[in-house]
Order: sequence, then structure tokens, then C-alpha cells
Amino acid sequence: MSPPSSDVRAAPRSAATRKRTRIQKEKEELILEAALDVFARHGFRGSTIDQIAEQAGISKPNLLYYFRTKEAIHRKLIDRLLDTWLEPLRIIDAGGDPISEIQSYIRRKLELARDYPRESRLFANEILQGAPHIQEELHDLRDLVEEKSAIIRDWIRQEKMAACDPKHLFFSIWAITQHYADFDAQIRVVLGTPGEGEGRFEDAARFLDQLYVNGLSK
Amino acid sequence: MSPPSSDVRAAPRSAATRKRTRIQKEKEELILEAALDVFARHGFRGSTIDQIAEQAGISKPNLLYYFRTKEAIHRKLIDRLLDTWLEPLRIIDAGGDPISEIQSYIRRKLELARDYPRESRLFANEILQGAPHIQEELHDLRDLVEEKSAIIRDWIRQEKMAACDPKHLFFSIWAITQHYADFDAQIRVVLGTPGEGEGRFEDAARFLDQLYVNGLSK
DNA sequence: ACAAAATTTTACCATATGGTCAAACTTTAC
DNA sequence: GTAAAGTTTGACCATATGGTAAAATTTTGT
Repeated sequence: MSPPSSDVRAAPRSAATRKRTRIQKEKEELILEAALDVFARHGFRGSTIDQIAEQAGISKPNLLYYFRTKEAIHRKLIDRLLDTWLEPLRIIDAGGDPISEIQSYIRRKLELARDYPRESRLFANEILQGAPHIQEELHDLRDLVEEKSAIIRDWIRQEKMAACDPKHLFFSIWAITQHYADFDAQIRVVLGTPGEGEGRFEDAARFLDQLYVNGLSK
Repeated sequence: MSPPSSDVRAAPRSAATRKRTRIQKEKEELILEAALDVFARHGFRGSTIDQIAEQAGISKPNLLYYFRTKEAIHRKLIDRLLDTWLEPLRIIDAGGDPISEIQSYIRRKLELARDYPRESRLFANEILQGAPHIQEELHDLRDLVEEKSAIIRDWIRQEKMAACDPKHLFFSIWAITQHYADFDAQIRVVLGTPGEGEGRFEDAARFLDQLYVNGLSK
């Protein structure tokens, strides 16, 4: 089949065929799912192909039949992740009420942290290492932030919310919401809630609502 | 000399001598400084002894003369770090004014992020991997947080500040302040400030002052 | 059913890495 | 100055790891 992506190779000895087979789709998913798990737990360098293969229940060479390198798997995961990750920011609507738009944004980001903690950690790992693989994508983020910051500045100009630095507002929201996924190990110990700890996100939502509503209302 | 710590060995073939030599102190410092740099940049598993030795300007076996294993270096760094790291929290004073105590806490944490970004990243890396090496220390943190949370609850009972969940208050402060060190790569791109970007921390301090003063005042 | 294409496996390889050993060299205490 | 203690080095080793080659097996289209 030889798929279009340069990082994904399959049937390396076959001529160019356009579409991906059933097995290919299934196995690629399987591998990505396993890799997400492993990368999120050990970071890129801390993860081995063998680990990922084992988690996926296939052999290493078989894994390497679908993804040419460890980097290729990582890249694919990061690419996917960023789409999901930026969605809540894209949704912010200039026409809406500032405070409730921001409230909703925080809620959505908190839900992502709750529902996709592995993705959050994958991202955190990447940024911590200096974001070596996603400089381009980060520039898209910059543009998006620029655009949404303009909206916030407008809201401030119209006296619909308290004056503040929009970018630092975003930083604070990212930091806190992702903290619940990334620093989970610390939070668990401090809260002393063993096992479940579902209430965590409810409590966090309440706290953040209060902080930001009072903090940003005109 | 065979020092007390089980992880640090020097002069392995000599009998027990109590005090550390000049060279030993110097070299250990040199190694720890180099290791902090390397670990903060690549994480524990991403760092190699050779890298650390090169950064320190000594040979690998020489490094291993001072620290028996890579883990031993890491352990020592984490131990040191936690002391510095928790100091601002310890300082919070039940007798002070709630809002200014919290303001000061945020300032101090922000200063740590600015002045010790490598330590912050070392810590973040450790927690991200599930805090495998610092479960005990995390329990000390839990006790400290419990103690300081009681102070906050008192303040709230005395109507000196708005009601809120003290632990989530701490989480938010940790998250945001450390974010400036840990997510530096992202922040740089989003702010578009190449090179310096000193103003960053000033802007952050202003933003956070506003957010928390308005968010927590009665 | 059968050939072509796709998939999987077995056996490898080169390099990187954590760590050891014993000999050579330096520093310190007298 | 000298001997003991402490330090440094070069040569090594075992294992882990990313990745490859080619043969064997399975799937697919007809």
C-alpha cells in the first residue's frame, strides 16, 4: 500500500498502492494507543520500542513494519494531540459574554485534563524537553493565541471585563488545568484520596470558577 | 573517606574516615551542578552519565568515583531541591494578613521559577513520571499542606478572605508559577520575545496579583 | 484455487549505555 | 622526603536498544 505519509511505511517492498488495508488501520491504531500509554508514562527517551510493542501485543519488527522509527510514532501522536488540544481555544467566541466564555474555556480544558491525561502528559513531556519536535506547531499556537488575545483586549476595551494581560490569562488557564493531569502523582498524595478521586475535578472546577469570575469581572 | 551516605562513595578501598576532603567537596558540587543541567534538559532516562561527566569536565569513571550510580546523583539533587522548594510554603504565617500572605507566597514561588528553572524542571520531570523516587518526601509535603490549609480555613472562618478550597488554591499557585519555568519553551514562542524576555515575570506577577487579590478578597 | 500483495516472524547487527577493575598518578600528613 | 590515603585514567564488560534482512505465513482479489 505504501501510504502517503513519509513516516509510515507498510509493505515496503510493494509498489505504490493508494489505500490502507483493514489490518493496517487496526494495527496502527493499536500501536498508537499502546505508544500513548508508554510515552505518557516514561517520556520519549524513557520509552523503548520493545515496551510499546509488548503493550500492543505485537513483535518489535512487526511494529516497525507500520512505523519506520520511534520518532514516527511520537510525531503522529503529537500531531493528533494538538488538534484536540487547541479545540477549546478555537471555540472562544468574540460574540459571547466574556466571563462565561472564559468559564467555558476553563471547563473544557479541565475536561480534557480529566479525560485525556495521557495526552496532557505527552505534551508536557515534549515541552519540558524544549519542544524539539513541535516548533512549527507551536507557531500555529502562537497565531491562535494572538487572535484570541485580540478578542480579550476588545472585551476589555468595551469594559466587559477587568483589564489584564490576555496571554498571561491563557498561560494561567493552561497551567492550572493541565496541572491536574500532569502532576497527578503529587495531587493524589496531597489530597490523600486513594484510588478514585473523581471529586477532584468537580472541586477544581468550583475553585477556578470562583477565582476567575471574581478575578476578571469588571 | 567513605562518607556516611550510602549513595556517595569515595575512596572505596580506604578504611572509614570521617571527613570529606577539599577535592571531594569541589568535585561533588561540580558533578551536581552539571547533572542538574543535564537532567533538567533531558529528564532522568534521557540523560547519560557520559553527558553529565562531559558537562562537568571529568571522565565517567571519575564521576562514578564520587557517585556510585546515576540514581545517586539524581537522588541528591531531588533532596536538595525539595528543601528550597517548600520554603515559601513554610513561611506562610497565620498571623499575617491573608491576602498579602498569599500574594507574597505567589511572588516567592514566581521568583523560584525565575531563578531556579532547572530545579523546577527536574521536579516536574519526576512528578510526570509518577514521582517514583520521592514518595516519602511527598508525604512530608502533604503534611505541610495540611497544616497550611488549616490556616487558610481559619482565615476563611474569620471572614478575612473569600471561602475557597485551600488545597486547590495551592495547586493553582504551584501550577501557574512553575508553568513559567516548565513550559518555558511554549511561553517563549507564544510571547514571541526572543532571547531575554525578563519582563515576562513582571507581567506574570502583575496578572497574578490581580487575579488572586480580586479572586480571594472577601 | 491460486497468484500477488501484505503481514509476521526469526535471526541478526551496531551502537549506546551503566557500570567495573586495576593500575597510575596526586595529595596529604608526618 | 616518604608513605599512606585519595584521585584519576584507560581498558573493559554485559546488557539494552533502535533498527534491518530475508524467509515464512497469511490475506486478498480474481
